[in-house]
Amino acid sequence: MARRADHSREELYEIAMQAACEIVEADGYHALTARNVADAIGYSPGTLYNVFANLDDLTLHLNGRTLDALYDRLESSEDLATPEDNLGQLLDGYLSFLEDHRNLWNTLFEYSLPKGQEPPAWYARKVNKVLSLLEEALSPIFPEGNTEAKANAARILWAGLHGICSLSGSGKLQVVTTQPVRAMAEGLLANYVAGLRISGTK
Amino acid sequence: MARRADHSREELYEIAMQAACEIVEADGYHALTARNVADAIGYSPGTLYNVFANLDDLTLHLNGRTLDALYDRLESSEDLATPEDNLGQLLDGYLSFLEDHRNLWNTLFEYSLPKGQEPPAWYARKVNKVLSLLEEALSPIFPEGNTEAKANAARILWAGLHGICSLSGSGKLQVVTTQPVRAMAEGLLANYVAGLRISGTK
DNA sequence: TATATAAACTGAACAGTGTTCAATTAATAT
DNA sequence: ATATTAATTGAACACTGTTCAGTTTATATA
Repeated sequence: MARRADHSREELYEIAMQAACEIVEADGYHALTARNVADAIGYSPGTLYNVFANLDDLTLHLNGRTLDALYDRLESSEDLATPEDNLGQLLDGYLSFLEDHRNLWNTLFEYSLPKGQEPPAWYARKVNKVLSLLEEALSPIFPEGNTEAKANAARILWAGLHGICSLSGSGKLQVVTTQPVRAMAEGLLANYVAGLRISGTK
Repeated sequence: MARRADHSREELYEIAMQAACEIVEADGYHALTARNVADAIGYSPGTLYNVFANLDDLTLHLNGRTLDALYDRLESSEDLATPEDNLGQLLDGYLSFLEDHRNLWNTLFEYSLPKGQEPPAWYARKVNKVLSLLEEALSPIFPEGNTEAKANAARILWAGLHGICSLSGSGKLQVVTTQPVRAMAEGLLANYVAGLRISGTK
């Protein structure tokens, strides 16, 4: 059988992403195979390759959606009085997203592009969009205009928190500590920001 | 052909680890396959399964060696005046190890045990041994006896630095910043420790 | 020394992976 | 009614980890 046209290319993209999402949520990144997705949407593996360049491409698109969802969750934060409060709120949102979507979040980082390849611009834009929320929260700590220092601090903090979350997610933290992720993340956040406040932010 | 006895089981373990190490150093974790290792040592895949339970087991042992090598590198640090100096020296050692053994270091984290499984005690011991160097360097900041706070801080700092190094190693940092890894790591270290100094360490 | 036992090793096999592509089918344009 | 074009399939390729019956050889026993 061929030329079914049950779905347009756009619909095919949509249901494939949906299926990919469900597969990952249910069984994790390792279960995200071409045949699994194809089975789930009732098409053959080959059809996926009309819509996506390859599985890497599909994964990248899935991760794009996860970043969108993460942004939406974080963006709904209220504007509080101090940077510390705002950052704490962002952290709450981040950790609760992580709890709700462990497997999707893990896929965000377990997957990396083949060596040497860079992600497309639209992907970098989504990451930067999430980071901009962190920059905003850090903003009051830095003097007006020092956008570079602010951007750098946001990325350092993000990477640091990522370390805690990813080691925890892969079970590597449990081996060396009984501290809960939240406590560690709060510890890093509080002390790093305290350090920023007294050090070279001018 | 069978029953060659060219090598004892210990020798087999040794040359397999050697081969695994070279394969990873040369081509990365993804090249660490049973057949690649078997070919490299001139045995069939099946033989590997007499020495190791499975590829996971082999990888875990390889990672154990990497941890040993990392410890040896860090342990050779001198004892300087301030925690800041000692921590800086550890960071230097860590980053230079990372540069010299990118692929081995990546394997340390790209690989995780199947969900639910815990690494054996000897593995946890090796990780804790590396962490003890960090604890030692942080020691003067904490009041005598507060070993738990010290241990916690060491693990938070380690996880944070790990985030920076792993995002960098997988090419994910380059997407959002031009900061060198070293600058980011130093930024995190300096501010986190500064924060520790003024906050609740008593 | 001849024979039985046990251990080491192989290589084919199984079920899975990503990916390609000739062949088929159906919608569309002529 | 016919030719063209595009969508879809499914078999095939080269790879993966892992198992295990069968072969070979070293060692222990008689």
